[in-house]
Parts: sequence; structure tokens; C-alpha cells
Amino acid sequence: MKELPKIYEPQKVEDGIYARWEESGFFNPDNLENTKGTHCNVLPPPNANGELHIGHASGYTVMDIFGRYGRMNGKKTLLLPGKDHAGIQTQVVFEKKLQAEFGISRQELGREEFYKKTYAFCLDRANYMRSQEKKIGISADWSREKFTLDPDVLKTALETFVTMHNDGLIYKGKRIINWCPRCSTALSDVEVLHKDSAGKLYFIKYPIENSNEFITVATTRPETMLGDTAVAVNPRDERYTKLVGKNTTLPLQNTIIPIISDERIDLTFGTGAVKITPAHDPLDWQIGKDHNLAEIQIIDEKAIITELGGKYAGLGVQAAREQIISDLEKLGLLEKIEELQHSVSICERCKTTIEPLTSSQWFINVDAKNFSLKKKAIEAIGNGEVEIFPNNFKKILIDWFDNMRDWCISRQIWWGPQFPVWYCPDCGQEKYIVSIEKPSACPHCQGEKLLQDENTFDTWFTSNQWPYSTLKAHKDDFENFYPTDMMIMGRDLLFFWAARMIMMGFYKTGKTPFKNLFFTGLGLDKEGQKFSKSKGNGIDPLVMIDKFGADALRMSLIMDSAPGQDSRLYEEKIETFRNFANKLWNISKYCLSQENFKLLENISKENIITPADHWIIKKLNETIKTTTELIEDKQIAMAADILKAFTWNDFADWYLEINKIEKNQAVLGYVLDQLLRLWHPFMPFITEHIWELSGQEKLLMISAWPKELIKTKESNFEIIQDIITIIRNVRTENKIEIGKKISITINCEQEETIQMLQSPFQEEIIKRLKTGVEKIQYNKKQTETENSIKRAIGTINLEINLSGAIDKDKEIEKITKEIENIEKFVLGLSSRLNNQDFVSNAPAQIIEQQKETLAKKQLELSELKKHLQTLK
RNA sequence: GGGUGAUUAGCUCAGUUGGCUAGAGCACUUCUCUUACAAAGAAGGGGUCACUGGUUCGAGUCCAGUAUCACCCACCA
Repeated sequence: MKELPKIYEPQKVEDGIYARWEESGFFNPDNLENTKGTHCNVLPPPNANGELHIGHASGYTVMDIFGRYGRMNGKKTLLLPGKDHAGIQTQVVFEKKLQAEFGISRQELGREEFYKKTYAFCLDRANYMRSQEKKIGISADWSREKFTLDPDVLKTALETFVTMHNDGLIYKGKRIINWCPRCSTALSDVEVLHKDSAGKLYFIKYPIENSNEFITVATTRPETMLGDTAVAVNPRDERYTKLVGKNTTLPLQNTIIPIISDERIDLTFGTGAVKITPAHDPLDWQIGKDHNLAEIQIIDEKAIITELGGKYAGLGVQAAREQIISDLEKLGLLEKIEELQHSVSICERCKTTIEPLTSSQWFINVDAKNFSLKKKAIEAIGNGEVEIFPNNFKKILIDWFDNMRDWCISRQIWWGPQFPVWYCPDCGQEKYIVSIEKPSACPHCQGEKLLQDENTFDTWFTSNQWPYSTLKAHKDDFENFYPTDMMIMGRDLLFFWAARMIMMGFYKTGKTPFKNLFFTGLGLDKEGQKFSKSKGNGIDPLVMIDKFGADALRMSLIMDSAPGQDSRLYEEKIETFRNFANKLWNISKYCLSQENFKLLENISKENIITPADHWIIKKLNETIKTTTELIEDKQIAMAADILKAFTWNDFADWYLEINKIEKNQAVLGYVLDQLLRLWHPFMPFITEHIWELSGQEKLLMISAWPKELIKTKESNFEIIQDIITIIRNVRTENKIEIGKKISITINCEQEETIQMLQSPFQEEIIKRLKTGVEKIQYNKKQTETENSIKRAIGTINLEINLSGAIDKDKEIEKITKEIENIEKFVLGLSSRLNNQDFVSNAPAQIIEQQKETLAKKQLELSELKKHLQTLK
């Protein structure tokens, strides 16, 4: 066996291992043989406009763990990768790039050219990002990789638009929408963020018609008064009862508008009287509709005052506001200004303040009579058709659906698929044709100059169809894999993506798009801050992989965290898992250095011989069982934790040390074999590498997940462990120098135990495992050697002879403390066992356990007391 | 305004349906380069599980309330 490096060097082996996996073809489920059942995870497509960040890495790790676990369990496993064109975000990114590199705007480039260049940019980024994804080790089938604008994927999405339109679930209408003046597009409700900011509340006096009185309204946006068409008060507000039905003169515009009453007015806020601007406020728009008020658009799509704004036309919103306040002040109509904390709507992508505008847009009716998308989704979540991890996200989702309003899906950006809607210039905008292909002629006037609707789709309209649009693009995938098994994403995508995928899935296929929906938390930096570009606190996954290895990064991303819970990531943490990977490396290095060592998939009973053998096999069995159960239960962090404890504390710290003395290479080979399999989903690179070094021909990636449990008999190996640990402890406590040899006496009445200890190698083990023991004596009865230290281990009374070197005071102190401790515990336990309520209510098993513990502790206590006497 | 999560060792966090004296990593103390590993080994110290009540034989875990922090949602003129 060739000499392996002392330190595992992931940088040198990872790329080669990934290449072997790819070449094997087993990422492609079509090449997997003898499969039983399927595991499918259509991977969330990252935005093809940048690079992978730690959030992607975190999600991919979870997906890959379940994917590899599924594959090792013999399931036809498909992880389907892809990229998203990410409409607005990509347009923003690419416009900036154009400006920075060439100093040109998209307008200068023209729509068609801009689209072409953006497409090329996305493909370039997609290529780069794919190479990053491979670095993380994701076992995805690249032959099926998709892009949201691929013709076949897009076709499915557009077909959905057509059928939804035909079913009356999509309509075009003039409604109030969120407008981003910088992006020049409408936005859906979820694309708008709300930022708390300090603002001002202006109190403006509106003169009552034919009177000297005023009605004072309060507003944060005085400039919108140019478009007021009413003043509203609450019908129960007695202050204004006599004014309802009268009119007021709108200052500056000098138009006459009515004073109306409406339930939705909060009488405790401001003056209780509200100016109504239907064209520029969502609530006002509703009220305007109900009261038949005119909509006067006085702010345009660039946030400039329109012609209807009279003398203020052409001013920006902010400038108009200042001018209006100054003019009102001159007129004596500004009563006062108060400071106010309120939230301002901003664009999710560029943070520009949103202008609510009325505009003609396309909407999805989410609660249609013939097919209520949201009710269907709520039902599926409620009845468990979609299982959600962690479970508490269920309620959040249902609440969100309950409050969901119609969804605006049209955008006025250039980057993205255009609506399959056609207009005839002669017949006008009212008559349109919905068709994926351009119709040859207008059905109304036979005109042939048809123009396509200029709107592009909301990115989420296409990506919400991802699970079936990708599967439908390849042979029988849809039949084989839909509904998919897992969908995993960051909790920030809950509403954007998860919720609406469920809706669309039910509409299109009548089924949920995925059976299990799993949310990861967000990655935070060491101070608990969200990673963000502007803060510059990001951790580049590639840099970390280069520094610590992909396996270490993967482990650091999933350990010490609960599903859906945010977790902090920092280099020191990744380092600890690099150290663990190195531990696994050295464990393997030791095994491989042994003569006649080979990995064994199975072991027969005859080969489990010594007390340590039985013990380690029993521990391994428990580990296999628990790990499997935990993964099935989606608790991967706990699963890895159990595995880690077994690997390090049981196998490395004990079994390997014993193997140096008492060889049983069959057990060694079997445990390492099983261990590599168990670790593979979590740390695929290092396990595959060791697997190969061990001479295995078949890839570990497609080897079977451990399941067979070999029955073992109980061994008393724990007694040996206790003896060793106690001796080491006593040596340290009494400051016995390293080289000094000591002797021990084992007092025990049980013949069986003594036989075990005297069986081949067991004494050797006790002597050589850092105990410095030279001589072991046995006695059936208690001996009373002067100056020795005694400790009870079950039925054994261990006597450690330090030849006069003991620190008597310290020993007395320690024993006294220990006695107190145990007495307290024994008291608590025995009073519980004497409690009739406990005895009659607690399960028999618990009672039995506690009785045993009590007996053991009482025995220990009496031994300690005797020991204390002899010391004194 | 509504909601969710968090509060456990100096720090970062686990702790599944309630069940023996609450765990890990890092940091800390002491010792050791022992031929798999100093990225390691051995032995230790360190916790009123935020607070107050309640349910229970039994509560870190369940219920109610309080406090602090974080995040999300929201048509707060």
C-alpha cells in the first residue's frame, strides 16, 4: 500500500472525483439499473446573471444529501438543474454592465439588440455558474439542464397562459398597480418592500363650498392632492356628520369635490378626514370605485406631474411637493406639519420609491369561481398533500393565500418572454387574439399587420411552472417523476416561488408539484447580519472550497442548524469540519496501512469475536438505524451529528486504538465500509476518494446504503472503557508523572467478568491505552491496600495503587464531594420511587430503569463511603 | 397594526412524540509530538435551559402571560 499524505488535500482530488462521477453517467437516472421507486428534485434555478453565493451552496447541499441518499437506496434519482432568466433583476444588472463597460443605455441599443445581448450574457453566466455548482459536488443530471427561456420550457409556460386566459383566469384590466419609475414597470405585490422611514404628515385645509369653514385633511403625500376627487370621513364620526354630502373646493386646482363617508376611514388617525386620490393610492382606488369617483392621473410613469397637474406639470414628485407646500402656506391653507414614522413602498430590486398608478395590465384571478387557485392551494397544504418542513411554515403560507389579491403578471421591461397576445392596429387594443403562434390575419378585419403585445412576463410566472415545464421537456420524465419528491429552497422564497408553484401546479396538472417542501434558513455572518453585496460581508463559497474543501463547506452549511432556522457561517466553523474530514482521512489511512485490510460489505457472526468487536458492531448498528431514521425524517443535521460522534468518539478514539493491540481486520474493514457509505451523502468527495483508494471498483455513489443489522451479543467492553478512563483520571488528579508505572487490583465476585478481563489481549488493552498500568491483580473479595485509591464500576471495585504517591487531602475532598453528589441524587430518585403517583402513572420501563439506577448508585455510594473511611 | 422565530456553558448552536445527574464545536486550564491524525491525543473546569404562573408522578420540551432581540407581512391618509 502506497504512503498516503498525513493531511487530506481536497484541492488535489475533488475535480478528478467529480469528473469520474460525470463520466460514469449515473447522474442521469436513465443509466441507473435495478431501481425501485424514484427520487426527484427539480432544483431551484438560480438567476443566470452573476455567480453562486452561499445561499445557493446551502440549498444545493441539502438537495444533494437527499439525492445521494435516494440514489444509494436504489431509487431512480433525478436532480434536475437549470437557470432562471430573472427578468427585472437581470435587466438591472445588465443595464449597469452596459453602462459601465460601454457607456450605453438599453434605449440606445434598441430592444431587439438588447434582448440578444442579454441572452448571450445569461448563457455565459449560466456556464460559469454550472462550473461552480459542480464544485459543490451536486449530483445533478446536466444532460437535462434547462433555462427558463429554452423553447420547450417556455412553450409549456405560454400554453398555460393561453389555457388560463381561455378559462377566464387571466384578464387584462386597468387597475391600480405598483409602479417602479426607475425600472419603468409594474410590479406585483410581493416585489414591493416596505421600509420604515421618517416622514411628515401635512395638515391641509380644504375650504367648504359656500361657507367660511374648512375641513382639514392629513396626508403624507401632499402632491397627490392635484388628483383628489373627494374628501372622505367615517360615517360614525360625529365631528363631520353635518358635512357629509356637502362639497369642498380643492385648493390649487380649484375644482369642486364632494365630501363622502366610507367605513374604511380610520377616525382616530390625523383629523379623521382623508383626501381621496383614486389614481394614486390603492385604498383610494377602491373607495373611488365604490363611490364612482373620477380617476385623475396627475403622476406619470416617470414620477413626473402630468398635464392634469396644472402649473405643476413637468415637476418631479419631490419638487412638486415642495412647491405645493410653499403655495399652500402662502394661501394660509397649511395648518401644520407633524413628524411621522411610516413605511414607504420601495422596489425590491432597485429600492426606488414605488408610485401607485392606474395602468392597463394583465392579471391572474387567484380566486375565480370556476377554479380558485388559492383555495386549491390552501386545501392541499391543509390536507398534507404537500408536506412542509418545518411545519410552522404551513400556517404562514395559508395566511398568505387567504390575503392574496389578484396577481399582476405583466411587466414593461424588455428582458423576458413577450405575451402571446396580438393586436390589429385597425381594430385597436380592445380586441386581441391570444395565441402562441402569430396569427396570419386579424379575425375581425382580416388585416395582416398584427403586432405582439409589448408586455413581458413576470419572471415568477415562468419559474412557478418550473417543476412541470422542465419535466415535460424530456421524454417520459413527467410521467415518471411528477409530482416530485422534494423541493428545497431558502425561506425568503416562500411567497415568490413556493406558494405560487403550488397554485400553478394544481391548475396545470391537478396535482401538487412536489410532495415535500423543505425550507432552509438564511445564511448569516458571524455577527448575525444577513449577507449582502452592499455590506460586503459575503462569504464566497468557491474561496471556502479552495481553502477547506467542498466536504467541509457542505458540513458547515448543514450542521448545528434546524430546518428553516437561520444560521451563522464563518471560517472558523468551516475549519472545524475540515478538521473532521481530516480525521476521517486519517482513520482510513490507518486502516489502509494494515496488512490484509480490505473493505467488507458484510461480516459474518464468526468474525465478531472480542468484547470490543461486539461493542463496536452494536454501536454501528445503532448508528445506522438512527441515522437512517433521522434522514427519513428530514433531520439531516442530527443525523450527521450522530454519525460524527460514532466516527470520532467510538471508532477512532477506541476501536482503532484497540486494533493496534488486538487485530480483527474483518471488523475494521466492515465498519469502515459502512462508515464511508453513511458519510457519502454528506461528504461525497472524501468518501468516494477513500473508497477508490481502498480498491473498490464500483463507485461509492451508487453503492447501497447500509441496512443489514447483524445481531451481536452483549459485551462487557464498557467495563474495560471505564477502567481505562478512571485510571487516566486518577493519574491526572494525583499528578502521576507520565513514565511512572502503577498497579491495579480488580475486586470482583463475578467469575464471568473476571474471565472476560483475563481473556486474550484484554489486560494488554488496559495496560497500553495510556494508563501506565504494569501489573493487574484479581481478588474475589475486597482487599485493603494502604494508600490506594478505589473506584466502583458496577460490580467491580477497582483499586489503583499509586505506591504512596497519592494526594490524600485532595482525594478525601474529591470523594466527599462525590458522596454528597450521589446522596442527593439517590435521595431524589428514591423519593420518586416511593411516590405512589409516580409508580402508578409512569410507564413500567421508566420505573424499571430508575430502580436499576438506584441500586447501582447505592452500591457505588457504600463503596465510596468505605473508601473514605480507610483514607481517614 | 398583525404574524413567526429566538432567548440553553464565555461565544456559536443542537436537543424528534414530556422520562435517568441537559449535549456538541470553538474558547479556557493541565499534560503529551505515543509509529492514523498537533488540523491530534488524554484529563478537566464551566449551565437556576430569559422571567412569572399553570398542567403533570415528572417540564429545556406542553399551556398562559411578561420582557428583550431578529425577521416577515400590512391599502399607518
